[in-house]
Amino acid sequence: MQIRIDNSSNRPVYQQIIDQVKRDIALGRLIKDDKLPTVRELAAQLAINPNTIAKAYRQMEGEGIIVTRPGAGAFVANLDSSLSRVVRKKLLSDVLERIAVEAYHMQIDRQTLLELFNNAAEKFNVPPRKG
Amino acid sequence: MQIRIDNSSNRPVYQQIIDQVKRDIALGRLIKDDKLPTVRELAAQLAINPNTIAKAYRQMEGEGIIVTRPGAGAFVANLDSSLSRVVRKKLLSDVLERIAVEAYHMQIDRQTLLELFNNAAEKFNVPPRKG
DNA sequence: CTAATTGTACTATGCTAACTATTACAAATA
DNA sequence: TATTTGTAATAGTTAGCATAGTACAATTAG
Repeated sequence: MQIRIDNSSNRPVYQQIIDQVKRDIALGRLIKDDKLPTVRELAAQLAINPNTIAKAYRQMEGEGIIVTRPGAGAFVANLDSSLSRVVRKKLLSDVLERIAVEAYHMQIDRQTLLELFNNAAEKFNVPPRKG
Repeated sequence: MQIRIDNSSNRPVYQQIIDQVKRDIALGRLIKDDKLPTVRELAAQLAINPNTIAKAYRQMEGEGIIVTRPGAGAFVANLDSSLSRVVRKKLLSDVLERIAVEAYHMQIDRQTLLELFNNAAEKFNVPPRKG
């Protein structure tokens, strides 16, 4: 579990932590029941306030990404979205449309955009392993 | 030029304005030299502070999306990104990868994601018209 | 030329999110 | 029993967003 914080990024630190945990899970580097670093451990390693780590863990717990138990630690949970499929597709569509607009203004043609999309999709095309 | 502000959104107002102008341009509803509403006009219509509109216009001018002239107004500019092609592709790749991760956690399979992508891409597949 | 319009600049204020610092507590572990 | 762990709560700082008001220079309309 290697996490890096980019202080020059305008993305909040707690969000960067969430991003990277979710990414590692999507990549298959983290699987169900894997233990995450403790709040204090990660706070010391990254030299940031424990509250910031706790905030990230709390939010991931809320999203069902991890399960936490005081005294034990934080662990990767089962893959199980609480949102309806319709809502999930709507959320993704909205972001994809915004990307299409950006691509237009960046003068990236559709074929090139499709290539970039395929590259990204392949990278995370990992079937969920069973713990 | 019809702009709508969603007050329940956590997206900043000035950003929502930028989103919609860029979207209208990408859709071909706004073309080069088209005049945008004046700062005060749009502020009155949306019942928000003129400074917020000015901020949106200033940023779009900085991105080369529009051209402004005091006394005249704000106009749609030529399509011309100041960033190198490599940088533009990198920017898009990063966002696309984040979406791929989200899709994984939302349990949206690759084929479904591809469909959503194609829908979004088609919508903005408009060849730039010449003014 | 004059007056109105337009984008911009500036200062000040209120609000919220993000982060830090510190202390304390309950559950799990050794 | 003592330590470790996630959580909660309070307080303070910083930055971004939005509002309010005033003023200025360039453009436009008369």
